[in-house]
Formats: sequence, structure tokens, C-alpha cells
Amino acid sequence: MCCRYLLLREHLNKMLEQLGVRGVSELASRYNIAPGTKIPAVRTARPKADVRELVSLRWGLVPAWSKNDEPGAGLVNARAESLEGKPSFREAFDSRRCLIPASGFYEWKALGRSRQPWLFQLRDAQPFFLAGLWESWLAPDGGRLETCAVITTEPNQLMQPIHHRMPAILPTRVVERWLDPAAKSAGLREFLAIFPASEMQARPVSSRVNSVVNDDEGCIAAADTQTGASDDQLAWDL
DNA sequence: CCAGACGTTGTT
DNA sequence: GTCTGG
DNA sequence: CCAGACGTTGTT
DNA sequence: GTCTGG
Repeated sequence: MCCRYLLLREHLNKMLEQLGVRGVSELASRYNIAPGTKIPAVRTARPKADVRELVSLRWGLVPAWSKNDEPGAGLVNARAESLEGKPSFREAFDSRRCLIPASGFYEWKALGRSRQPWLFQLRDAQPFFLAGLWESWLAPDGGRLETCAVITTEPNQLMQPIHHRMPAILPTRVVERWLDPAAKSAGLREFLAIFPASEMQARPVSSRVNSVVNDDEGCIAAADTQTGASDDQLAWDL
């Protein structure tokens, strides 16, 4: 991803239940979630630090100090390597971390002039949480705009042949601590370690996912063998 | 000191 | 080529 | 991330 | 708001 993912309804509800977030989401399964749109996220409620809440945030972070209109759609990604140094991320990393539930994400591999989308999932297609940051921006007209960004890391061995960055996947054991307001940045950085390739799987999918107007199961259908993805599959061995 | 940027991605 | 919208 | 637009005037 | 460049 850095910029496109999927989230199945049953996965979201299962994860919310495990986190103790009240209520069942009415969200329908999504197969093509894109930047600039509202996405589901879980964050620590305020002022009750022990309560998690499900919120809808626009994907594209706008720092609180931004002037007038937000530039473009905001910052879609935040490099794990820069979280503490960059003014745009520092405060959010300190105190506004969130979880972005996902069933899988897409990355495009350049193939000459064209690009082949690949679907990345955990083994057994289990859902997971991506590490995110959120912000609340006060618009000139007094309105509030709540936004978020997905943190990225260097690629693991599975991603390496496809792309040079990947979203930060939080291991299950650190999910609660990622939301803990008392967590220290030194510890938090460890949570963003490159996720083990051995716990993931990937396969080329239909170019139907290229266009955001397509948001259905066709997006995760196997790629046409015509597209040239087969050569990559042969080289697929960790 | 003030002014102006503040970010990532990919591609060339 | 570059920006915007989804 | 990819796809698709990218512009103004005046007239209907 | 805070950092960087001049």
C-alpha cells in the first residue's frame, strides 16, 4: 500500500470484538479502499484512556497547524523512519496513534510500461491492523476535519521483488500497547519493525483493482495469465 | 533575525 | 507533464 | 495507488 | 507549532 487495501465486514467486526469496541459496524465489505476517502479506524477515546472507539477518518493527514485549505488530500503515508523528526508527524506519533483494520493490501509491480497489482495478506487470510496516525484540523469556518495516515516501513522479503516500501503491520501482541497513551516512543519504534515475510502470502490479482470505481470481489480475483505476472510467480520462492 | 516550509510515492 | 478525485 | 482531467466564453 | 535556509 501504501495506498490501496481491502477490509471485509466479518473481519472488521471480529477485530472490534477482540478489542472490546462496542457495537457492530454496519460497514459493507470493501475491496478497493483508496486515499482521500473516509476509512474506519480505532483510537483511544478521550478523556477515557481505557476506552477504544471506532471512528471514520479521512485518509490523508492534515497537521493541526496547516493554514487555510489543506494541501491536496493531505499526507497519505508517514515513513516510520521520520516519525520523531518531522514536524508533520511528531505530535501525532506522541499522542494520536490509531489502528487501521485491514484484510489485505495491494501493491503494484512495475512491468515495463504497465503495472501488475498484487494482493498481500497474512497467512490464512487473517485480518490485521496497520499502524496509523490521526489529526484533528480546525477549518477556518469552524468545522473539524479528522484525518489519518498509514505508516510505512522498508519492505520484507516477500515485498522486496514487488515494491520498495510497505505499510507497517502491527503484530497482534503490540496492538493494545500501540494505543496506550503512556507508551514511550522508544518502545513504539520496535512495534514498527519490518513484519516477517514468513507470516504473509501474496499473489497477483486482476487489474480490475486499478480503478477505484471497482469495489467488489473481482478485485481479488487471480490475475489473467496474459498479463505477464506468471514469470514473477516462478521466481516466487523465499 | 524573518520567511517559508512542513510529506510520500515513484520516476527519470 | 501534472494535478485532482476516488 | 491509478484514472482521468487539464478551460472559458456565451448561449440554449 | 516548529524547523530550516538565507
